[in-house]
Amino acid sequence: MAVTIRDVARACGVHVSTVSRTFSAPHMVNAETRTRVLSAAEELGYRPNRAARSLTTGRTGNLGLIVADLANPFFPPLIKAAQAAARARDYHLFVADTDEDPAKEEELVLAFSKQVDGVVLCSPRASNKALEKLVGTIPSVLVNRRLRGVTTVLMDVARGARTAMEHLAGLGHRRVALVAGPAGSWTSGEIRKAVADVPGLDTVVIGPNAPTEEGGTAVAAQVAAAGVTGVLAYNDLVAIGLIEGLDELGVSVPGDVSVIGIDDSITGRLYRPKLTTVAMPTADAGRMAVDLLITSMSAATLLETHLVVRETTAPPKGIP
Amino acid sequence: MAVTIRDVARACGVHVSTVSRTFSAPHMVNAETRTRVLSAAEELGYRPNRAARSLTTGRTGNLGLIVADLANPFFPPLIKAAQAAARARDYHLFVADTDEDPAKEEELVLAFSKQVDGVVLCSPRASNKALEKLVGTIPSVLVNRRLRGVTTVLMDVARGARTAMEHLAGLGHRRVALVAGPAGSWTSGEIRKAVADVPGLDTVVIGPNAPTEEGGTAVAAQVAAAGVTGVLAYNDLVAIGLIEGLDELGVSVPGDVSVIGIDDSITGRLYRPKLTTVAMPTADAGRMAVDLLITSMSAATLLETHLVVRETTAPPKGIP
DNA sequence: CTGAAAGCGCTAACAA
DNA sequence: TTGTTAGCGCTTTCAG
Repeated sequence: MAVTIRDVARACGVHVSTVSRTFSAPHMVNAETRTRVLSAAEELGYRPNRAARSLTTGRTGNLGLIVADLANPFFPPLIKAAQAAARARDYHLFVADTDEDPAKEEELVLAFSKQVDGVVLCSPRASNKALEKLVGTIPSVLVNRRLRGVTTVLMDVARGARTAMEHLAGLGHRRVALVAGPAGSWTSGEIRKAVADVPGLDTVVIGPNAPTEEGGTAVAAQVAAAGVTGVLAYNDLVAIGLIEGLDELGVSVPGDVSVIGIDDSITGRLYRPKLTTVAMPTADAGRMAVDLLITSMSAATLLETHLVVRETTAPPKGIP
Repeated sequence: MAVTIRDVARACGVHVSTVSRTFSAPHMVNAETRTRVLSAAEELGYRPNRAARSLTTGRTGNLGLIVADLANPFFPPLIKAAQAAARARDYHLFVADTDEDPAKEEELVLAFSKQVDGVVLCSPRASNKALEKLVGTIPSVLVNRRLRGVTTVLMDVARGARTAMEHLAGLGHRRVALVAGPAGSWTSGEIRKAVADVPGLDTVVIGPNAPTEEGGTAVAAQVAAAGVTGVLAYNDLVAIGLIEGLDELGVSVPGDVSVIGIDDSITGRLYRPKLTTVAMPTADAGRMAVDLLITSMSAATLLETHLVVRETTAPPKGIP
């Protein structure tokens, strides 16, 4: 059995409450006693049991962060920023991955419940109803998902998507495709709405699709057959998968068709040709989500996005 | 306050222990009583408090996984496999990131302590002494790090690195470089030793370096000046950073110099030219680490690696 | 400033 | 099969 507060108390002839106080309210204990307790604790290798502490205080000092897919390069910067923000306020952040499965989402929130003081749900896929139930059980903030009465950090992907389409239009494209994301995704919905009526652009929607490289590759033929010269993809991964698929079909990017991703992930930045993409403020979102959670502030924040033009977009063929 | 076992007990006129049993040992309670308890619990929205439970049982049902850098594409497949393995045995896995900082490593283990039943430490950077202290406080398994008496999952990177160098030699290269990884890394040490004496190859070691894209870019000039025609990099990220840096310098890959990465990460797979690399059994490692942790088996496992030849390696210039 | 005592939510003997 | 009774390790009144 590990060494407990009682062992320390015994070791320096003092009562447990005094030991407890030396750790949770040091100023309330005599300086000399404090050093004695501290050194005894040190010597015995005493570590406060946070689970036990949380039982009385109701606080755990932990936060949870739930993402759909750790392997999606969109998330790591968000997670790292969230982690830094949590640390800065003396919290620990535990991360879990739902594998894009709404059921696991629920399960994980339940698992976190009582072991964390709050949870950040990133791009949750659950239905509104299920989500409502979840956020009722524990302080939560949502990232890229809107829900009545729940603190939210949103990225202005609508504007970014629109700018991306306008970029295409400006290049001379007339008929373009939107390769949409998964059905439950707020982001995908926003994008759809935002690009529905860009002046001068005829937009065909393809999807829903998995938010992965495979999702993009899978629709390459469909895109090639759609008679479009430009594409906005749900995210960088989908864009890259699409480019790979197009390549197999002998369609070159940006020679034959221009492709724009969304996220500005490291993967897109390193890809060749370097991916034109909509930069998402992921780090800001991670930081803000944690800050809002800790300060229990209720707010709806909209973070800006911007277009990063790189090498996968060009004027349509035939237009110099 | 949340609804407790006591509320449920009161609600259906039964004692707390009965409610407790309904959840932890359902077969020990009358079928009819059980349904009554269950429906009352459901209705009240009762959720067992796992922290409280762990206080008496000594078990939490959670595992911790600590990685150096979530943003390194090496880790996500490992994490996902670990997560799946944990789920399969009815555990939850919480992930944390140390930002390559040994001090945070220690802090995180302590934070996990008592909130998880064991932890998987992936490529820890701590000193042997610090690590020894850590693994003493909680059941642990190490991935890619060797420590006397501690359960370990290792990847045979030595063999992979050697094969990579032999591939270079076979292509006709004579003078090559190893762009090494960080100082505290077991993997980097293994690689260094493994490539020290490949027949027919003259190897210059450059490093230690950060295990990131920047780490690779930073030594591009040095590599270009080293008079080598082939390079083995510490990982895919370093390889890619190096290629980018070389490119800036007007050195083409694989035209002027061949580059091999290690990991076989998605990033390398998607890069152009497609990266020749040493595939690491990351998913296997994640799965095994969790299984070993749960079964409390003590073992040292060595997982195989293999070379994946793609497009960044070619014979040295002048050799057809 | 420190000790005594109650209790956080739950489980685990032990009885009944 | 169910109730009773102790705690798990810690914090937090309340006295002293």
